[in-house]
Amino acid sequence: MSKAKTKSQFKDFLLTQGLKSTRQRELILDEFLHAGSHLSTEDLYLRLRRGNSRIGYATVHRTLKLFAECGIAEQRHFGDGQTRYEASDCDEHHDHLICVVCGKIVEFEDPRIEELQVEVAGAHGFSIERHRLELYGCCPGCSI
Amino acid sequence: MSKAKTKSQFKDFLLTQGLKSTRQRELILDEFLHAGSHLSTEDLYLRLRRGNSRIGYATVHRTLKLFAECGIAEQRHFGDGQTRYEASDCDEHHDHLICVVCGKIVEFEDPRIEELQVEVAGAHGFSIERHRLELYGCCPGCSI
DNA sequence: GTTTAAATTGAAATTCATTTTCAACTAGGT
DNA sequence: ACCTAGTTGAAAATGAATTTCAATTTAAAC
Repeated sequence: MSKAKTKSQFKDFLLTQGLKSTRQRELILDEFLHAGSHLSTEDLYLRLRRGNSRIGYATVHRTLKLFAECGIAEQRHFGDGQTRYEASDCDEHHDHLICVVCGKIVEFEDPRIEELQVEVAGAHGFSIERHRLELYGCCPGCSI
Repeated sequence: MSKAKTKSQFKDFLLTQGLKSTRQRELILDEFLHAGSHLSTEDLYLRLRRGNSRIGYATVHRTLKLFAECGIAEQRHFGDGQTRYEASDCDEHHDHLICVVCGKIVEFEDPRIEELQVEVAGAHGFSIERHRLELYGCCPGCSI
C-alpha cells in the first residue's frame, strides 16, 4: 500500500472516530512510514527526537496504538519484552525468521503452512482469526 | 515423561551446576508438576501460598527460571504481558490454539507444518533452533 | 474572526511484571 | 560442629506500558 493511501486511511479513521488530526500525529505517521519495520515505541521516539520534533514519549505510544487500532500497523512481540510495530500490508500476511545470535529479522510467507494451519484448527473446531509464527535460529551470517 | 523422572532430572541439574537442593525447590517443583500447564509465576506463587508453604515470590520466579534452564519447563508468551511456564515433554513439541473469546488453550502438533518450517528456514539460509506457532481464533464452544 | 467544547499534548506519576539487592539462613562437604 | 558457598525472602529497583492532569490545540459553532 502506498504511503499516501495509508495517510488518508489514518485521516479517515480519525474523522470517523471523532478524533483530531494534529501536527504530532502527522509527524509520527511520516516517521513511522519512513523508518524501517519492527520499531519499538522507544525506537520511534528517539528517531523523532533526532529530527527536531519535540514530541513526548506518551504521544508516540498513544499514536502507535491508534495505528494498530485503525489497521495501518500491527503489534509484534519477539520475546525481548518490547512491543514492536510494523506497517501492515493489508492483504499480505507474513511471518518471521529471527536470528538468535544477531537479532536479524527476516520476513517470509508460505501459503502451504497457512493452509495446514486452517486445516489443523478446523480439526479442533476452531475458526482462525489470526496467527503468529516465528522461527528462531541462526542466520547465514552468524552460522559461519 | 514421569514426574519422578523429571524430579531426578532437576536434581542432576542442580548437582552438575553446583547448586543446592532445598525444601523450597522441591515444593515448587511438586506444585508445578501437580498444577495444570501454562502457569504464570503469580499463579504458582498463589497456589503455593494457598497450600501452607511460606515461599517468597522471588524464589518462585527464580526456580521457574531454573526449570526453563534445565529443560523441564518452557516459557510461553501469549500476549497478555505475563510469562507462562509449561512442563516440557522433552521429545514432543506442540503448538497452541487460543480462543480469543474465552481464553481456552488447546495444544496440537502437526509434523507436516514442522517440516515446512525447516524447509522455509533453509531457503533463507537459517538453521532453526526453536519456533513458536500460535493460532488465535474462536473455539467450538464460543462460536455457537 | 471569535468563542467554545472537546480532544490532545507532554512531563510526571503510576502501574505491573520482572529482576536485583542484601542480610539472615541453610545445605552439604570437611 | 565448622566453614563456605549457595539460598531465601522482603523490600527495593528496573523497565516498559499506561494514566493523570493542567496547559494547549483543534475544529466546529456562532
